[in-house]
Amino acid sequence: MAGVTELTVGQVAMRSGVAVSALHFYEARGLIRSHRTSGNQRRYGRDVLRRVAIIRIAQEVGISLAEIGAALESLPEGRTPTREDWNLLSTAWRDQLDQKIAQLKKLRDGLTDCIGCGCMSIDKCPLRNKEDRLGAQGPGARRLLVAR
Amino acid sequence: MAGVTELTVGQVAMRSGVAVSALHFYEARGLIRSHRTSGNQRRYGRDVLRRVAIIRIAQEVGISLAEIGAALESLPEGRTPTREDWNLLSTAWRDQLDQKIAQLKKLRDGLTDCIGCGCMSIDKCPLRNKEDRLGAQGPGARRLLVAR
DNA sequence: GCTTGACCTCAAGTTAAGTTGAGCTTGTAA
DNA sequence: TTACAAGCTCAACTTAACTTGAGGTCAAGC
Repeated sequence: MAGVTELTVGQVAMRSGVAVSALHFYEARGLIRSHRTSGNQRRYGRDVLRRVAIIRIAQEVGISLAEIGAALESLPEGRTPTREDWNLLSTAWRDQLDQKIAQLKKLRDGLTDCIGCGCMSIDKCPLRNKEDRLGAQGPGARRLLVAR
Repeated sequence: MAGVTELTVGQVAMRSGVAVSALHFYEARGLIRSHRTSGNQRRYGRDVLRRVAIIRIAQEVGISLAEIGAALESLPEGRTPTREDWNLLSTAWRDQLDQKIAQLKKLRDGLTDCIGCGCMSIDKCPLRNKEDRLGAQGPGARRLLVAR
């Protein structure tokens, strides 16, 4: 069994509820780190559980792995993050959350209004109009992770 | 140019802010309909603009095309939807919106609490716990990880 | 009547976030 | 010491929601 302080990938998977393959994936993306045993097996410090928890939480809210990765870079590599470190992170995400909530509310209220006015007419509908920016960028899927 | 009542795919694209390819795609998925000219080109009734608007709005909220398609089936094929028709649809989605908003709020508040308590400790964090996927195992390891 | 831009179809590519599988190595319990 | 669960790597597959491209047709202005 692994030492007292270190976790195998399977243990992390079990404790975090994340598949081993996903952990490999996160590591490849630089979201978590591990060191290797002489036999090339991964070993994790216990702080990886925090990181993984953060990753899943953020994802649930619809933050992409790329953004999460960027945010996690603000956390110190070597030492255990202090309260200040977390504070920074949490605050940033709380703002994002607030934004998302506000957006959803706007949509919901717009929808309600639309029922009231019986509209959904293209040019006047408030929902429609706030949509200006939509046709924007790039190929491929864009909306996969929106707050499942 | 197309007649007064009919729109070409390009016109729909321009007016809805959705790419032509996306319109083709929606049609293939059964989300919108068109009929064809003698020269096999698509022509749309004006109500397609409403449908597309609905589709985009719903997507922004994180409803999948599959779900949208299902919902749109409740709309009448032939006639212009009545207020009642829209009402049904809107109400269903408003509920979804309310749910999503509630979820986000929960997360935000959890995050705020975590800042307050400086935790993010695996076993006690409300965010973590509400996620409910606790690794059921490793009694020894568990005690270690509580660490703080 | 010709040219040019909008259309058409169908196949293949793209992105995110992983999963699955093959083939091979480690580690540990009996 | 041996069986076999757990790990490892790397490549290929998956799903959603589109986009891009190739190869060919249609329509409208000059």
